[in-house]
Amino acid sequence: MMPKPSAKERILDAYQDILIEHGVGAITLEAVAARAEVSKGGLLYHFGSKEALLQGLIDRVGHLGVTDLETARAAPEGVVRYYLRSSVTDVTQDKAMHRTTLAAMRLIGNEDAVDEAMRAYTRNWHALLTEHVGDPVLADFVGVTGDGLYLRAMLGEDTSHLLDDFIEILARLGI
Amino acid sequence: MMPKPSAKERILDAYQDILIEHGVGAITLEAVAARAEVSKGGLLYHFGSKEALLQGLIDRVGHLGVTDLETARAAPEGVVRYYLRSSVTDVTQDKAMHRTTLAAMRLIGNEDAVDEAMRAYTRNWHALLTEHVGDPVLADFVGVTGDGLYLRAMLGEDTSHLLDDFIEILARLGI
DNA sequence: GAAGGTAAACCGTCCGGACGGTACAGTCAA
DNA sequence: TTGACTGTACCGTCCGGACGGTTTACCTTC
Repeated sequence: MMPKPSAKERILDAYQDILIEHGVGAITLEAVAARAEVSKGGLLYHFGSKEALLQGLIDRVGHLGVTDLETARAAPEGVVRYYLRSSVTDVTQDKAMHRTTLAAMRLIGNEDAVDEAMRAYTRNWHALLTEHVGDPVLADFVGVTGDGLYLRAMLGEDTSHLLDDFIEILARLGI
Repeated sequence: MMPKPSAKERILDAYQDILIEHGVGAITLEAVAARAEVSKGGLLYHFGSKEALLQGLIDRVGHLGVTDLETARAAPEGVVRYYLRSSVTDVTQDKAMHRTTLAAMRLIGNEDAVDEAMRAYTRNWHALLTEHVGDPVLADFVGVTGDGLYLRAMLGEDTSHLLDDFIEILARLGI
């Protein structure tokens, strides 16, 4: 049994869930509070404003992003495969970073801070991918492929069936 | 000199512009009307509700999408190159379809109708790409690459410098 | 170990402002 | 005269945020 996460985590989870399932338009303090099973007052105790809630998500992107890169670096399957695998959505996809990224993407264009956080995320991946494929242009290519898979995920598609084929195609390029 | 477009077109343009520059949160009837240099009453004369405005954008995605595919089919540079070129954003990018797509992407996850319109768009491209590269999996690969470029564009990046390199990489795959 | 204190965690209500939409009277070019 | 608007005034609803409680957990001090 997973212990019930702290209220603060639950609130952030709820924020993400609503973003992914219903989009920015559905984000209200009350909706988030209800989903997190906390009162509106309780929510505002942890996050003093809607803006603070957003900042909470950005921070989470930052923290999870760092640990995700560390995991990737040590992944036995290899950095590229790890990258693509974490970019696809399948029916049972509930990896923390994947959901957080998906949620953050729903906010692209609404808040400059989110855009910047996502750009930082892609920059970090680009650096790591460059290390592992040798060439910065190829690294961009792989990076963009992963981004494309994320965009498909945003559209609600299950992209897991493409994973192995894509890896095989990249192998043909010597990656 | 470009003649001033009709009010209805200007309203839709304004809707797109605000979406691209400031995101969904900035979309209000008054903001769109002001940008289109039309009164709020005038806006509601053409689009009876905010929902109708959204539908107007979806219709535009549909119409432009059809003509875009036709143009692609006849493009001397080839379908794949045309596809990738229309996926990148450069400083002077003002192609109608590109801006419309970028605007629509800002609405992904908020309205099912938008998601469906975008999925239809990617499906149509997939069919055309399959015709031209021979293999549906490779077509998916090219399609996803273009989507990735669009995601970068959403983040405000200029992706035009990647175009030639990406085309060269795809050429190595026999595309 | 009971009583008292305190601070963090949380609840429920209320208010003001913003926004979508309505209504309508007037303007003006074709 | 009709269609394409402008401008203003207005209504109802929703939402962010403030605020004043209340409960719980954990000390102290007698």
